[in-house]
Amino acid sequence: MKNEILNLLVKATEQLAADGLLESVPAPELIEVSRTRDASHGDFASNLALKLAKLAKRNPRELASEIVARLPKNSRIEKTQIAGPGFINFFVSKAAARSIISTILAQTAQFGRSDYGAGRSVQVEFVSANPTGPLHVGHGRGAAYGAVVANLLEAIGYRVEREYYVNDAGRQMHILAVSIWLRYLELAGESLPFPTNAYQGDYIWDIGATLHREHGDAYRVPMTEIFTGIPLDEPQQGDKEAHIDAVIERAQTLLGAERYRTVFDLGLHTILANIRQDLASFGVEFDVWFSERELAETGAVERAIEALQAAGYVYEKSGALWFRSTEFGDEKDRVVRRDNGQTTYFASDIAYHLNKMERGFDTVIDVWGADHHGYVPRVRAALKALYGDDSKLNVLLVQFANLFRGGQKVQMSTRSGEFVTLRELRDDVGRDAARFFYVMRRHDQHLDFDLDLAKSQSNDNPVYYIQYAHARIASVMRQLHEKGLQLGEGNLTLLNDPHEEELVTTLARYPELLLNAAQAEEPHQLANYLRELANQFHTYYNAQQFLVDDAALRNARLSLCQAVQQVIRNGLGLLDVSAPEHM
RNA sequence: GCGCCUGUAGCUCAGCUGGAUAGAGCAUCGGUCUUCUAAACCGAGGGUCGCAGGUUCGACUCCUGCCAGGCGCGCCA
Repeated sequence: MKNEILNLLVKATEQLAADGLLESVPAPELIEVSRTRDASHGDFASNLALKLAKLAKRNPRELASEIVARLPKNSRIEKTQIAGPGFINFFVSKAAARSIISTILAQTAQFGRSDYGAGRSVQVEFVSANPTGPLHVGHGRGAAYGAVVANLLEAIGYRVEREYYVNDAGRQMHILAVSIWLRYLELAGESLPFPTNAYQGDYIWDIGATLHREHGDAYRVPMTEIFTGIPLDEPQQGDKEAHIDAVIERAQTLLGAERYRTVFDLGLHTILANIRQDLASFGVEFDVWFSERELAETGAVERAIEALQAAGYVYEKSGALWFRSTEFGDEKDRVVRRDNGQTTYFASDIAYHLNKMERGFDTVIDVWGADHHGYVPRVRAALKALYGDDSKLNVLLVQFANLFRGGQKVQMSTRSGEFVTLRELRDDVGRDAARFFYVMRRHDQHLDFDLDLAKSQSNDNPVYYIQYAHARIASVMRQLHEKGLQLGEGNLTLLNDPHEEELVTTLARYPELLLNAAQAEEPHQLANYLRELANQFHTYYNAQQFLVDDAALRNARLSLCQAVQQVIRNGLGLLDVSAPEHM
């Protein structure tokens, strides 16, 4: 409908130019048509006359009437009107508006989808939490957001690949390995000072126990051999970073490459399996799990550094290798290889993003926690240096979620192990509520997650509110069948009460809404829309009886209900929230 | 100190990429179940859109400067 009106306006402007009222035909992109906010302004409005007034050297209202006079006839437009400073309002004919019901019932699950993306490929990388511990509620938001963005893009015709970047290399993973080993040693009977910087969570004990169960004392080393000659830890007025690094090095020496790798892999695989499980039961699936370690072991990281070097963007300073990222807009240069010879996380990320580009995606989306925002310029710098272009990269930052219970903020800290895991959240409030609450707000806004509200089975809870609308319609249909009746052909022209007209308009808006939400990467638009649709339905439900004796009217109303149900089901589906038949 | 984000009703947030009289939920107050699920509906009050300038036909939206909050400024990831 919107496009139809757009075409009418294009024709009108062409005629306008032909008649000499405009010097040239304005670019079609200049023409805007939008939904009106107020029904008295019709269904659609265009500000075209306001925009062209200056070019045409006429006042906007006068120009508007010239435009209207040149609009081609269209049976789906009932009338037009010039209003306010010079808006052209379009009133869609009721028959044209109602036809959306048949469209929805015919297209079912496809309704709202489009081919805007025309099969172009987009990769969405999200979550990508370090496999050093269970996912917590902060990761949950990125997971829910990323998953829905991917769904939305798919719905408007993109070919989407969902990817999880596994940080299975680097210092944090070594700290994990050592943490597990030390817990194992404690279980084996050694008594030792557990480093401040090691992972404290209970899950470390569990993995240590597995190691002990499967290998007995094969990994046991006397505690004195480990800690003798190691820099002091923090409680002894030492440096906790130097301490843990030395313990890692000692562990590698004492265990040897093979045994060390076994401990390392046990930790990695256990935690990764746990993460996959958590995500799967949260309704989040990935096409690719991309390993950082593999990137390093296949030499991609080295090659990336060499490429930077060959291009002349690398220099050496105080033993380290630096990438001259300031040349591409970063605020300072960045180290890619430390003075101890290890490549940095950033070096891996350069190789990783280069790899993404080489895989040929048309667009690459990174969903990151907002605390990483300072990291964006350096990744862009690397792409500009090595790929010559960073325009395919789109970084979306997700702010943290604060949990509230009983009106109090729940305090969390990862390192100390005092965090609420994603699994606990799901067990607490349920998957549907968790998924919905996570995407209810803009991604770049802090989210106050009210646990009590998410759990409450009350009218305050927006998830249930929407689901209830869906279940209510299912219930009405059950009632119909209990009366021995079937849904038949209705007379849609009987749908002329204001509630029905309002619902029809809202339903017709769904495809536009979806396109908008997807393009803007804003799932909250869909969440808000569904709430509005549910609200209008509940109002309608209270105002009108559906199961009336007049079959033509009954079937018309039930068709409308079915259309509403279909759209709710489609929308909730994109949010990965269930649409129950009973509640 | 520098950079990024945010500031809209008592609270939590929308505001369709610059449009017409700034909206919703919660909370508060008052109503609605002998009728398809009251997990619902109807009504009322509640606003200097942080402050001050600027841009134009038109600003919550764009620009500048302040004020307040969050985050980031490692040879950590």
